[in-house]
Amino acid sequence: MNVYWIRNDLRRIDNPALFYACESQQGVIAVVTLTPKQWQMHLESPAKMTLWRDRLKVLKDELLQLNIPLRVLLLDTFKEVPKALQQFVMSVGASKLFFNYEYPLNERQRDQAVCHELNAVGVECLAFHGELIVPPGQVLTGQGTPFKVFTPYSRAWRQYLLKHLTPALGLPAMQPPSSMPSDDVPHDLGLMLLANDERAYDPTLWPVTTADIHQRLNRFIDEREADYKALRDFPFKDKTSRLSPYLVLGAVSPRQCLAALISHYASDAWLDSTWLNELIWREFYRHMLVAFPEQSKGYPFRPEVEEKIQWQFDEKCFKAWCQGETGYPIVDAAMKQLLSTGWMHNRLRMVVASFLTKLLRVDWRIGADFFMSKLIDGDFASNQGGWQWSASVGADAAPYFRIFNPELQSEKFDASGEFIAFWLPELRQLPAKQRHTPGAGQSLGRPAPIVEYKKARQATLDAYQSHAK
DNA sequence: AGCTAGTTGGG
DNA sequence: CCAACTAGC
Repeated sequence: MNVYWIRNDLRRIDNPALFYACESQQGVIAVVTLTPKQWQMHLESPAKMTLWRDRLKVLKDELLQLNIPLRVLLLDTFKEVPKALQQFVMSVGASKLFFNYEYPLNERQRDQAVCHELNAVGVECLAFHGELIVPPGQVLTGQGTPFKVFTPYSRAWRQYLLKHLTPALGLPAMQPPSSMPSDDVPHDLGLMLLANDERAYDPTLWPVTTADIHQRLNRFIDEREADYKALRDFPFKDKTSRLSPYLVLGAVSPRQCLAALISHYASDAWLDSTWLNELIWREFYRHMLVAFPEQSKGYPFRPEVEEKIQWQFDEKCFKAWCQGETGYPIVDAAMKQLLSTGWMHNRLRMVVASFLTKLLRVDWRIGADFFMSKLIDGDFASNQGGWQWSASVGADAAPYFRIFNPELQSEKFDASGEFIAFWLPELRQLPAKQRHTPGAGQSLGRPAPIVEYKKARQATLDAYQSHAK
């Protein structure tokens, strides 16, 4: 008997831990550990947690079709997981525990403690790299050190992939019939904050069935990937894949994404895909997290850049940013999209992050925390990486003098003003060209700008420059 | 994965 | 007046 420990890998296809747990066909039990207090400490958003819950329910049914029952252990934090899993594995008389790696530090320490605890009672732990295409530590410079710059990393990543391309795993083997009953997935996941949240996301935007998710991937590849490079930056065109929440939950694997991409191209042209580059960014940030674990403790990749910066914190300004009331229409529209849907277009994530870190000069960690608490696709590695990039303190980050001008970004990427008008309907009655102006629509109830761009930009250049030399 | 200010050259 | 280009932040 084997135990498969479910975490952020809510899929049957191309799930190595599940696949290999099922291989011997001696019977598998799936177990999930609910750690609501830990999730709260990690600022997991209600949208993401309820999506995870609903997807877990789907997986439960799919596992039952393979004669794999699901058991639920309701705990508080990661701390209780090792003992609880030890007890559980012993109570069902299993000899092996299978799981897919997670890379943030807390998760890795939890997993080490679990293996330690289980090995002590003679249970073997088998872990797999199911949420990466290339396992961490495999893409290295000629000196054998981790890359710190994305472009050479991505070249080496592609080279590695060409030599080590492994196909996605299929459906796991059917298990012998089991008499063990499945547990119900608690609707509130033990999270008091979810008690009133039937669903903290819009199910029409984020379906959870496997067929719907696969269709989203395949339709993106068939209909949109070719234009991704040209059109992805325009928020109102909605030409991105919208797969991020599913990658975060593990409802789809990056290798499945890659397989779909490759099969769509007749030649090696897929290697130059801009969308593939985005998947490689995802791998880059995970690999960085493993190579430099201090990042999990809130340290930036380049602390020396940050050392002398005086972060500002003006409660009113920060609140205005959080609520989409900065007076900069594109920033406010983006934040309204986040608050309303749990998702924000990537171009706009850069715009609002630049606004917070470079114009309000607020500590990037505060922005990262706010994003995690709202995003349906909140992902520790990518979120830390992205915010460090914006604040110019990350690996291969934007140079300190790269500061987005919200008005210009707005004119470039929402030229028709439709995105702004959708999320700030007051501004619809203004001609498109006037919707980008800071302070637009003050007579229609929109706020005055909370900062003056030119001044704030200069102040930030001074602050970063004071120690750049 | 930017922006600004300054220059040049054409209308 | 503008577009195109560039250095430097």
